[in-house]
Amino acid sequence: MPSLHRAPTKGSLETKERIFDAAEALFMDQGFSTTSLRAITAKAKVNLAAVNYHFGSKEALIREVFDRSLGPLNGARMAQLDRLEAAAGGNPVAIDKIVEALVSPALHVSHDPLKRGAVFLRLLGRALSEPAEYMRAFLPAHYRDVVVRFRRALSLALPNLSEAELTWRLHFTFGAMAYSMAGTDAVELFTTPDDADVDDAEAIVHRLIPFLVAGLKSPTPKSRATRSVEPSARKVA
Amino acid sequence: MPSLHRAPTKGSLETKERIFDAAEALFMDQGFSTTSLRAITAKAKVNLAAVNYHFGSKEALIREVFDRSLGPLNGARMAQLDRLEAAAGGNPVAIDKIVEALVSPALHVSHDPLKRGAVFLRLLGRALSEPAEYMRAFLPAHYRDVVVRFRRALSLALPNLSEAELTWRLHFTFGAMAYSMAGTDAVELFTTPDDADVDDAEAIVHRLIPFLVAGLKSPTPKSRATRSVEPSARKVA
DNA sequence: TGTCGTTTGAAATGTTTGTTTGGAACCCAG
DNA sequence: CTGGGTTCCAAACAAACATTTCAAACGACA
Repeated sequence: MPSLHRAPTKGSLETKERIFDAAEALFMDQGFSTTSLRAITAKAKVNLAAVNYHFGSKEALIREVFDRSLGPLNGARMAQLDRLEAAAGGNPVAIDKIVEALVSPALHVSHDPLKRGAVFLRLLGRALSEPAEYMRAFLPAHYRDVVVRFRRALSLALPNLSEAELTWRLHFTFGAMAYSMAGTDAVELFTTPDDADVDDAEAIVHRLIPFLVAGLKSPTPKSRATRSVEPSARKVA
Repeated sequence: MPSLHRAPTKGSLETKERIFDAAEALFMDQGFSTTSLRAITAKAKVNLAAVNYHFGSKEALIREVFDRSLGPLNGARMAQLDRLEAAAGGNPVAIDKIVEALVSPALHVSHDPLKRGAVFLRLLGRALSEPAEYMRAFLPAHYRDVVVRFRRALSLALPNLSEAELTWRLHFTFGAMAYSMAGTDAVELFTTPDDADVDDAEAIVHRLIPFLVAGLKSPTPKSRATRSVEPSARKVA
């Protein structure tokens, strides 16, 4: 096992770091379960056993990679919301500012502002559809606080929205956000010959925010008599 | 190989159908690459070799399962849009009707109206994050026509929206839609003790449509001088 | 310099994957 | 009843997988 009282001596830090970077890259465009340790160690140019030595297991490696990415992201989100609430005194924060605090940090996470945020959220998209138990387990742990904080802020800014209504709109918001940044693959479906800036993170943000704000502020649908309209026999074939 | 000129004799149809159903169910909450043929045949209570006998390979099975689900869904979408356009004569169709034609069929696909549409779209979400080559290949084949048709309808209904702007809003729309129906796992993040109707497809539709319509109709963001505002040094930590 | 804890390397472990095989069981026409 | 086509089953296959083992190599400290 690695020592706890002594700093590593040789290139061990480089090795662990190389594993980390290679794993991160491969997880992003191959998924977690699908990426083999052999692929990781080959890309990192280290021995196969190095992963189990430095991280203990593949699962632990996944967890660490994921934590390191998600921690700073949600930290930035909350910090930005903190600033907004402090500036607003006790008053509700403007909705577009709240949404911006939620969306924009996702694109500035990690080192390079371009291409990185977009490519990282693919990681999150994959995490949501991973079969593994541990995946669905520690994802809520990271998001619980963020959701609570932003829900409260939006609830204040949109006082005439029921709690249930807000829940759904939050869900739609996260959906559009995750998908639009994660789906580098899927965008191709919608592209026409003209448009170009698929990778321009800044452009995405400034188009996504108005879309979401409008959705959040939209008038609540007429309550449909609290759902009594019979089980609604399917209308389409 | 199976005969082409003669109907199967014994329980072969039942077998193939059982494999089909088991595979569909398992793919939905485990993903494609992650679901083993052994798991499928065990659930279907058939022999392991039956898959390769009836379908040829695992890949072929995946393709067939996927096709059978996606075909009717997109067929229903286009049929509903057809009806709307016919009723409107040459005039633009109302936006909320267009969105409804896009969203609501997803919840009525296949046999049981409840729970099925939601659980199916998880399939699509997974397909988008599958590493396998063939997965990303035949997905656009199914969606190309749908996207073209709905894009044109929306373009007519929203004449003062640029093509690029429309592309992005379509993307956001599909994102919110896919995520909100696929994310049975992720919804738990946003739920508060009160709300209940997570599985009520009809309720989702009537909350999602106004959200999307508002987003689509939202005023275009001020053009930011065709993006000249310097590379925008990241604002958040 | 010699020793000890730390890190690496190559090989082997046992499990799980998709696919193939050869024979038994079955149905229906001749 | 017999033969040919069809379906099923138990077993085996090779390949890929995560993980373990053990000896060699290394750096720091006495």
